[in-house]
Amino acid sequence: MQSVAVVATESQLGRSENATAITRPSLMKELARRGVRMTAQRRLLVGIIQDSPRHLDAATLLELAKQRDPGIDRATVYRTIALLKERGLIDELDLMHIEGEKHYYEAKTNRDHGHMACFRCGAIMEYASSSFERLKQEIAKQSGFHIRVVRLEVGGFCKRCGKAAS
Amino acid sequence: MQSVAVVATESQLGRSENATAITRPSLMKELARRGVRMTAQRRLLVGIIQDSPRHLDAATLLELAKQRDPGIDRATVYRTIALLKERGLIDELDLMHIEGEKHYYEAKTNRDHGHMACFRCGAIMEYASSSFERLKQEIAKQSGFHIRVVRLEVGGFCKRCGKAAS
DNA sequence: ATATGTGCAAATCTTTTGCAAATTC
DNA sequence: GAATTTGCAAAAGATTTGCACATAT
Repeated sequence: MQSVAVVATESQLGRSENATAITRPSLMKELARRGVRMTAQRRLLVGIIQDSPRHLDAATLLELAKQRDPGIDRATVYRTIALLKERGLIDELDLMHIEGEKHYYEAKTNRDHGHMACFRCGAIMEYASSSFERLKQEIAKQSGFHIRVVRLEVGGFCKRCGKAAS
Repeated sequence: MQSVAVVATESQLGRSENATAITRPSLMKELARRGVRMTAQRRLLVGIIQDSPRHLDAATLLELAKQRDPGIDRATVYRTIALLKERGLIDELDLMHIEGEKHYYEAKTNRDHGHMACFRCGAIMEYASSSFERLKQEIAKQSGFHIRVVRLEVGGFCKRCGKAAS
């Protein structure tokens, strides 16, 4: 196993050891490049998503947005999420539904990565590695599938909580 | 890339070529072994899940169950799904939300596998391979995470529909 | 006999939609 | 100024819950 991996907790994003760090290219620039009409609301929401150290669900995003624009509406949040998802600028996660049926969002990163969610303490870790990249290539090659989005989610127990698990 | 993979469409489950086929051990036996109280409703629902060639969502499962027991209730379906999920006897999938926000369920298989969902024709394919197994081991080893469940979902375009995609 | 599971109906939670007014280019 | 986006309010879709009755062991 000579593969190099990046493991990061939510608060350590980008400050990882071994390999290429996981980074999040500017959503704003990407939207501009594509000539997407920008409103005050979109700028606000996109900014929050871009800067958030945590993965946000729609309700939390709305909450945070309201702190700066109390008038902003749920519908706008959902419509903006839909816009970003359609354009492939954000990824959607369930984080193993560790807390309700929400969906979580994060700005698309420079490299695909999986998420590990600890059932006990709720910690979320990201995992990127060359093995993951190879698996994707293998899938594409062997099945002739043209991959657009990949979601890898792992549920279990983190190192610290792992005493109890298998 | 010397890895051997199993690729199967929904209707071909288990009839795959290269490697160890994907099989679904008996849920009923597993429940008996664990001393789970069995009711007529549970037997019915578990039987349907076990035998279904497709991945079922709660509404469809209810629909199918009603054909044999018109009195069966939604709540029972959800409670049974919760039971099976808690015990780790079924896996939950989103299939890239290719059709609404439903969750889909399938009896736990002998080997973990990912799902590819075609955005155009809606085909669902399963993918198991030794690379996938290796990736899991690598994740566990490098991060000290104790894996309980893994979900790999891929969205894109299948071979036939792939003309349009990247 | 007792604990457990079920059906029913209402509640909850998340996401979507129609429409008139506001905003962007 | 024309096309697009927003807020509002209501609707829709998925899942959960309290409770009285039924069932499994």
